[in-house]
Amino acid sequence: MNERMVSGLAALRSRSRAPRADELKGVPWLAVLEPAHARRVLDDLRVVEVQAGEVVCRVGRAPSFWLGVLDGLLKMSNDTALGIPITFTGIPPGGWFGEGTLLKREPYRYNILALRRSLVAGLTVGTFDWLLDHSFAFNRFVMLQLNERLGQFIGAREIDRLTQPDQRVARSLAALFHPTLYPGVGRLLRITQHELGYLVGLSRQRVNRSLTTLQAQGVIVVEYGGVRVLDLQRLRLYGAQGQTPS
DNA sequence: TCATTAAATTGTT
DNA sequence: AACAATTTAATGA
Repeated sequence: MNERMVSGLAALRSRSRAPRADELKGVPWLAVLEPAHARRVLDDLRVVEVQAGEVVCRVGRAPSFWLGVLDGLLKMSNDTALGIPITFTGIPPGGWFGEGTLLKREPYRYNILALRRSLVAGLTVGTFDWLLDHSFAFNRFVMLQLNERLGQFIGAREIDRLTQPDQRVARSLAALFHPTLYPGVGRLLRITQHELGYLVGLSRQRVNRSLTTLQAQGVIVVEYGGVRVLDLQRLRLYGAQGQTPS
């Protein structure tokens, strides 16, 4: 409803800038590269600030960037033309996405929009391919990421079937705290209860109740504008068989 | 640095 | 959807 004429990808071409040194610390795979490879990346990497509600990439567009979240929060959905949104996934800081479509040279299969003002980084497809051809470390990173994401999507389908709000909130939160996919999150996830409700598909009020419940059980701590995880394992397994909600 | 104000977020109905 | 309470961010002295 609040879409711009300029998509985020076009914005990455037009109003992007080079990343600052402190922003590069939010690029987890940069540290694994050899100096020569990293230099080429630094030459290519661009960042752009997107506003809340702005579309970063849209289904059907030809992929031209590998994209990462340096700050903020994005929402990925694969809602089809039939109007049935199947899977929602939040992408917090440290998350990189789009490698699947880049590898297959297919159009994007997802809509990505910013839930809040965010800083998005982009690596051009040419440099992405070049890294795959030249860096074992980069290949390992991408392979690991694809594997982890596969597990997360399977988990997302289970979340869709869960009926208990507390379970849905717990699992969705746990997915956002994924240390490999989203290393930028750490133990404190910056997300409002409104945003979480939008991701999980619940009202803000219901999310608030679930968060209160989870906090009472010592799994998380609810903070202003964020959630701190105390026990990621229990958050992941919340409501599963054999789990005693103490 | 501190006080004031506006805006955002939370907790509740 | 609406309300009050709380927290943060911004502003200026």
